Amino acid sequence: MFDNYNKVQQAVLETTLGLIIEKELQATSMSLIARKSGISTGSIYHYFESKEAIINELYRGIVTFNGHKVLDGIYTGEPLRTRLERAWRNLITLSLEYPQGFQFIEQYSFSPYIYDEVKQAAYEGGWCHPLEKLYAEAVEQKLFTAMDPKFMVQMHYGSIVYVVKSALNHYLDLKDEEIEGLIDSCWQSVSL
Amino acid sequence: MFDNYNKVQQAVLETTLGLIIEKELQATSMSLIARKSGISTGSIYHYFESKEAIINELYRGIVTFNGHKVLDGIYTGEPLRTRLERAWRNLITLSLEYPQGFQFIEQYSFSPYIYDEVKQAAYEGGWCHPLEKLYAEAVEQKLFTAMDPKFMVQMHYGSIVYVVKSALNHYLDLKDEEIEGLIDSCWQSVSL
DNA sequence: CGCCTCCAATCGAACATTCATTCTAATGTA
DNA sequence: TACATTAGAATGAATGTTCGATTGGAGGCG
Repeated sequence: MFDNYNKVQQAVLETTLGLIIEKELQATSMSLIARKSGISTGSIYHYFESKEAIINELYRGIVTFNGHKVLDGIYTGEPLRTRLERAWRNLITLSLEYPQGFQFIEQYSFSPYIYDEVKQAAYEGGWCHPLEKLYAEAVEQKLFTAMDPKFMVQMHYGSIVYVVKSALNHYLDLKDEEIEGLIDSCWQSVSL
Repeated sequence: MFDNYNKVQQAVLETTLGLIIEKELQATSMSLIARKSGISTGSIYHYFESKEAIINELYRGIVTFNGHKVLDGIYTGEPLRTRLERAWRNLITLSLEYPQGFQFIEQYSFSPYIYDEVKQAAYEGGWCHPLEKLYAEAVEQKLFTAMDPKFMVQMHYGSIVYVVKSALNHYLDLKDEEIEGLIDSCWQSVSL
């Protein structure tokens, strides 16, 4: 998941992610990160400026990773509907496959702990903006109602997030059949 | 918002809520809560067992409050559609009117800091379960597709949450027109 | 009323612990 | 030799919580 980083950084980022999901940011101390990752605090501080820097780097790394996964295969010559549904499916698959990254972004995308500049960069480099463009195309092609694409993306993203969350908490079952139903609902909700 | 509590408890809960939204749980220390609420740490510990207890009580209080607000006026003799749309509208209005409570539940409903028993009680005493029953009725009346009501509630809740979040972050405008569009989309997404 | 008693409520200094971070010494490596 | 990397003890600030002293006011009694 953190391919652009060296071994030490990878170990630290992965360990931190696991600890934060398991025990909260509050209970995730540097000494715990050090112990669990097998890297001494001295080394950690050699590669990261501070604890805040680790968390923000974690955020940046996950967003980049997710962006690539979601946008994979949506710039083909296929019909818009195929490509849009692929993006949604990518998002669902990704969230189920990397639940920790998904949960982390969920919990901290609105947290003051993440610098605004990092959030900004995440938005610009993530999948949100490209997807909005696809939605705008769909509106132009009279596939969708004349709604703000940003609005529609947030609506559909929210639907997916909550269904996936419920599935991760074992509150809902999310098998192929349900995934199809979810994607159909998204399409139907704004289709003309 | 915390009517069932005494003055001291109210001051502590309200101050804590404000601090957590503003600065994160991490940065919200007991001494800060004491200073900002004007209650000494001694008194706080006279009314609350621990910091964890405060946060969990906060959670419980907000969920109860929200439950009443959302379910207000949905047990009338009116058609199902009217009542369902009212519930959604209630939720949107509530979230915009009490953004701190909304954000708090959003951020911490999946956090390990909240005891499972409290989450459980929140679910049973909140608006989720009653709403699922309305959805089941709508399925029976052939208004909605034959989908798991739990599934649909989560889908629609997610849509609303993300649109409201975006509005609170000034990423989207959410005026009457948009609220109508959002509710229509929810309806359309699962209607037969 | 005036005085006293009593206990809940309030306070904030004190406490042990834990935290993020620094520092110096040791180690690997080229 | 020289320099980047690693280690983990040391540091001081900050944390959640406790505790003994103080206050306030309700109620009993002369």
